[in-house]
Amino acid sequence: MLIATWNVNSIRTRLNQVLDWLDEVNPDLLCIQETKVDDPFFPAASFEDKGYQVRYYGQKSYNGVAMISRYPLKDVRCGLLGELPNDLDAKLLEDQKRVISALVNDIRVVNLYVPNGSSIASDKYQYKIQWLSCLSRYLNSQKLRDEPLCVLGDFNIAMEDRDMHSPERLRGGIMASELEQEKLRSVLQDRLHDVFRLFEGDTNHWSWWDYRSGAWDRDKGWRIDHIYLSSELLDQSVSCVIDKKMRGKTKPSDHAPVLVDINWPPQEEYEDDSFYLHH
DNA sequence: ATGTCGAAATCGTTTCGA
Repeated sequence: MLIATWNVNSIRTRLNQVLDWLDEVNPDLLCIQETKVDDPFFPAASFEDKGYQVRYYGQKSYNGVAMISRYPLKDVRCGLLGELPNDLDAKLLEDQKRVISALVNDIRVVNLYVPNGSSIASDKYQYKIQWLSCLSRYLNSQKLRDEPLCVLGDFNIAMEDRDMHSPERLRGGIMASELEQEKLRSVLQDRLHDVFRLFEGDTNHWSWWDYRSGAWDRDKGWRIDHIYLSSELLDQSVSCVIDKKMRGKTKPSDHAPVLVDINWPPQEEYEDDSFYLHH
């Protein structure tokens, strides 16, 4: 099963690029962020015409998430449901459309657009921190606890020095502060694992390059788009790659897609060496 | 050098968010 995440930075602006990419890669599930479109205007038919199911949770101008799937999208949930911390009211939380989740091929997939936070001194940073607390409670809620779990999206957080281009300069700033990293670790606990790091230990693998400052041309990027898997899915993972070439297209999103291939449901052949010898 | 995008409103230029 091939699962992808991609912050497309406006689905209407990026529509043809996304459709071409689906034809090329043929993922079973594509989770997108920053759709920037109200639900009535989401270009669903373009995906349905290709045989995909689509569910979306969006708003105009900002935020917005969607799931595009070859499998039925079951038990779809929008927003951060469940128990909320005392210091953040539900309306503030649900004003920003950042979460959509579904049961896909018996995997609970949670598609996230984590707040950027702007800068450490900003009120938006406080919102980001509180939002991550809400996410912890959401993922700990009983209903999501017993299913194979895939939490993916644009996290707007680099977890380690090797996930940013100039750690000595960027460490401690927005997307790289101790508190953000600690909050995300607390979301993940021992249950969720960054599948990209199962296959690649080196730095210089980025998923986001700022439009500004010639970041792409100078390869000054960050790895802030992540795919986290529970252990039964991690054990069956075959590969995880960043499709960097999409950032080099004309009029690109500032993010590249990230893909994971999982042997799911598990099949013996994948683990049997003789399978490869004879095929 | 907060250097570029995308979207919306204040509309054909400025603002906000990232």
